[in-house]
Amino acid sequence: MRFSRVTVPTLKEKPAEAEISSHELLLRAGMMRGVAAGIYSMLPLGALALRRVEDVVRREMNDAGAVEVVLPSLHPADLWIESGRWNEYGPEMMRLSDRQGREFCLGPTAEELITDIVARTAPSYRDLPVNLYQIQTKFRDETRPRFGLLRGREFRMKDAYSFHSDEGDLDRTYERMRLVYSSIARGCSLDVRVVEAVTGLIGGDVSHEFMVVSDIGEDVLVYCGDCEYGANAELESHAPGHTFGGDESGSAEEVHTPGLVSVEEVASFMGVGPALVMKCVIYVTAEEVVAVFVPGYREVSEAKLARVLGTDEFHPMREDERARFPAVTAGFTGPVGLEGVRMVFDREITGARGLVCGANRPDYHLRGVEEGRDFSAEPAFDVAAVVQGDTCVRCGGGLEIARGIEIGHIFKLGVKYSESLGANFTDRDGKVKPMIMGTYGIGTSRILATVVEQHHDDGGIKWPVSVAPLPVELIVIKPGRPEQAEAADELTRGLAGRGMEVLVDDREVSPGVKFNDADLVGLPLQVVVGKKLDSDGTVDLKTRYTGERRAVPVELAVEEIERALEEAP
RNA sequence: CGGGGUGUAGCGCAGCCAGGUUAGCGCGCGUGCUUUGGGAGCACGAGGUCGGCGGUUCGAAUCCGCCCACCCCGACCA
Repeated sequence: MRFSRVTVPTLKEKPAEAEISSHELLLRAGMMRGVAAGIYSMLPLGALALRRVEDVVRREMNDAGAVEVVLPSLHPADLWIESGRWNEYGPEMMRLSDRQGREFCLGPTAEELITDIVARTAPSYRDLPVNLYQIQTKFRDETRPRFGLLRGREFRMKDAYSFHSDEGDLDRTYERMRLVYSSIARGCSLDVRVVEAVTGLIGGDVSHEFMVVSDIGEDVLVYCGDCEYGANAELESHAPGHTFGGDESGSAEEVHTPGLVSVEEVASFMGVGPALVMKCVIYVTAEEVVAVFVPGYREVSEAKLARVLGTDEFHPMREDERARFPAVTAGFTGPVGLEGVRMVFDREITGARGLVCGANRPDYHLRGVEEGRDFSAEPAFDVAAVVQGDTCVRCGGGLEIARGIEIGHIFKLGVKYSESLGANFTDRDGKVKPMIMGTYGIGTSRILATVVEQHHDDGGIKWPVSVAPLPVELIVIKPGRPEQAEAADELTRGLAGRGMEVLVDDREVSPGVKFNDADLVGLPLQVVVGKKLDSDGTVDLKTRYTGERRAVPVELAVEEIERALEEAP
């Protein structure tokens, strides 16, 4: 592959639209181009890199006994109506209709299609399990596409679906997929953490996400430093601390706290820490007002609250809604004597004494409040977000909090789709039962971006060998000189003979341009054919990852390159 | 959807507030000469619906209105 003949439009300057490294570098290295918000064209080198990632995925899936299929991107509406997700998915789904007015969508995922296919085979327990997967372009009309390939509206994903005759069999495949996903991440040189996750629109009871820890990650995850526990912060459960509350007091007393609303203001006015102040956040749902109480040093977790309330249709009370709910005293709401409002307490409040909270009267707080005496926190829930220093529910170890990029997500679906779509099998006992399903997604274009995010420096990308678009870039300093051109040709042939394809920079530009572009594009190994060829018959060999560079005799170059590639990350 | 920002040559930007000749700069691109191991120099040159539509004005990149696109924060989502 010759640089001069391949479209690799490298950019010297950072494109204005790029905010994070992977976005910037994929654009600057001439690997992709933006087309519209969240939609990208992959140029030759980007397309190769994406293919490498997908090859890793394909190999691992095949090894695990899954079988590849190719499904359409265009799905008829009726399947989605049958499963109930035509409405559930909402504006996130790209919809369109054909010339007859029949409705379709561009598939955001493929449970409906695949379940329908398997259902039509009317299998018996003898035919199960099956595990089918595809690597396809998916469409989700994200409310806010961003970060280049990390959150696009059109993106590449491998999705697999397994069908079982009993739970135990699903469990086995699920475990297998869990291992496969970790191994895919390793194969792409990504450190991944497996965390418990919420199932969202896909449904099911149990799910795990595969997270790459990164500051630019859009998720927050929690994991234990001492045991295997890990969870998305939306689901996380920390051990309740015993740090909330203070000493016993004779009785609660009112304190004048003019204009003091925030926990910090009230705490410092009272001369106490936030561990004594009970925070109250007012939410409004379609039916009611909910006062949520958490310790002053915590935030309400809206994801947890959604599970307590059984709906995610709520929002913090807005200024303009205050008039409708006179019982709520903005900034001074407390649980003592509060009427006409649903109260939700965090479990850390149970048994707490000596608390400071709103007095349900403007400009007044109460102090010395005691749960059980002055108000009841029954029933209490886990509705507070984790904070640094919380301990693990499993082993009591210290919890770590980090941001993460979700590269994969696996679900035990159960019978959600097989029931709604009539995907049944005949069991050993002759009875017809719904198949038990699992679904396993991994974002290949997102992995590509994540790899760049994790493997780069100021000069550009540092592709790990396993997913590099090509293994070697051959820089010919003066392609016009016959000796150099011939040596380059010979090296290219020699490497091709051993299965190593080469990007040859044969452009008539100054050496600095080629060196910089080579670092930017970031192929694992650079071979420089230049003046040393004339002077002492050597070429330079540079490992992009380490920056290490050495001269090797040209006749040994092919073996040396092969060896260096085996050693490179 | 709420808030903020930006649209001027392939890319990065200035000009706009205080309207006024052929709309500039850097990079990139073309030609020629010189250069050639870490983004070369000189000379000449090509390249623009100033996001779109409408308005104000003798005159609009510049002022006003509407629309569109892109980016950021949030809400949302997986």
